[in-house]
Amino acid sequence: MKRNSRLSLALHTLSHMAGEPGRVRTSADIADHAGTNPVVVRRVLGKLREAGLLSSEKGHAGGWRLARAADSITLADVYLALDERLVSGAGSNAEPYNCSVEKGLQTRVAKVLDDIEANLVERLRETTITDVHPSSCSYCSS
Amino acid sequence: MKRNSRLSLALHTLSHMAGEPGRVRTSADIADHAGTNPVVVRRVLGKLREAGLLSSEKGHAGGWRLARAADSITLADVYLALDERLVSGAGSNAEPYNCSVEKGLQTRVAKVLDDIEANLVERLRETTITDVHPSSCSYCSS
DNA sequence: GATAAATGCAACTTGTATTGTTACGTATGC
DNA sequence: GCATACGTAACAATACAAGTTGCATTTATC
Repeated sequence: MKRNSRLSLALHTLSHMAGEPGRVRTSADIADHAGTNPVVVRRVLGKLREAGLLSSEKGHAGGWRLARAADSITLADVYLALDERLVSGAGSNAEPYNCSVEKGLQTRVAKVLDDIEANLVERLRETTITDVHPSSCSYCSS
Repeated sequence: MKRNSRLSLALHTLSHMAGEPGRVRTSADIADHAGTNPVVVRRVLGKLREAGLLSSEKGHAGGWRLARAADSITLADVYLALDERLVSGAGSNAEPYNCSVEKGLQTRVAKVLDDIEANLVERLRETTITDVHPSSCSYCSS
């Protein structure tokens, strides 16, 4: 698996859960399906749980399930839950060059990037998990 | 230096050049000022040259200079020149899960991300190097 | 022409962040 | 009590960007 697959894993799992909201899934099941490791799944889904998108239960019949209706969960919720910061911070790599150009540049560029980031979240907010879940889902109809 | 500092380095250098458009700078000078390596500078600026933003000259009195007016170079030009793809491809980590959910999900999410990416570029296009160059630049007035 | 200074480029090393793995503690239901 | 599942910490493996070195090539100057 390559880099930054957290968003991918999260959306995929949520999409599956949207199909069968009641069903409880173990991190082992999810990991097996996604071709990764249960611990990795728990790490990622743990973030979603902190954000109130999922709930988890320990013990014998434990596992993961949606904590909210799929159509109330937007891509922005997932994005923010994972602490993804695609745009902002892209050019903010500390190490101020200590030159006169730097201050104005940093400020102005940061402003533009923050603005874009906000717009990105706005747009992500327009799409829900239900929206990205295929209507003709054989997994659900089965 | 941390990750993805290419955009930062590119903008910083362009901003400096905007102050003295005629001056030729060597990769050594630029690297020294930016606290990095000449080869790294040539790598990044090479991308900008491919995009027609900078020109470079080999040989004894060679170096780098702006190939276009600073106020005609937008942040989008720089972003695209560097092959940055902040949004699109964020969740596109190959390895199709080979399940029914995947196809629709991939398609729909990709569509949303591509849309956002396009908007990002649109916004970057509204700001030029001149815009981010501080008006009170001691480097220029000296 | 010889020399010095610059880019162009390839190969390698280093550093860092993400992912993958192992191990173990804790909680829960049977 | 035991099996099963999450929670978490510690560590290893991996991927990728940045940094480094070396050398060929180009160009101005002597």
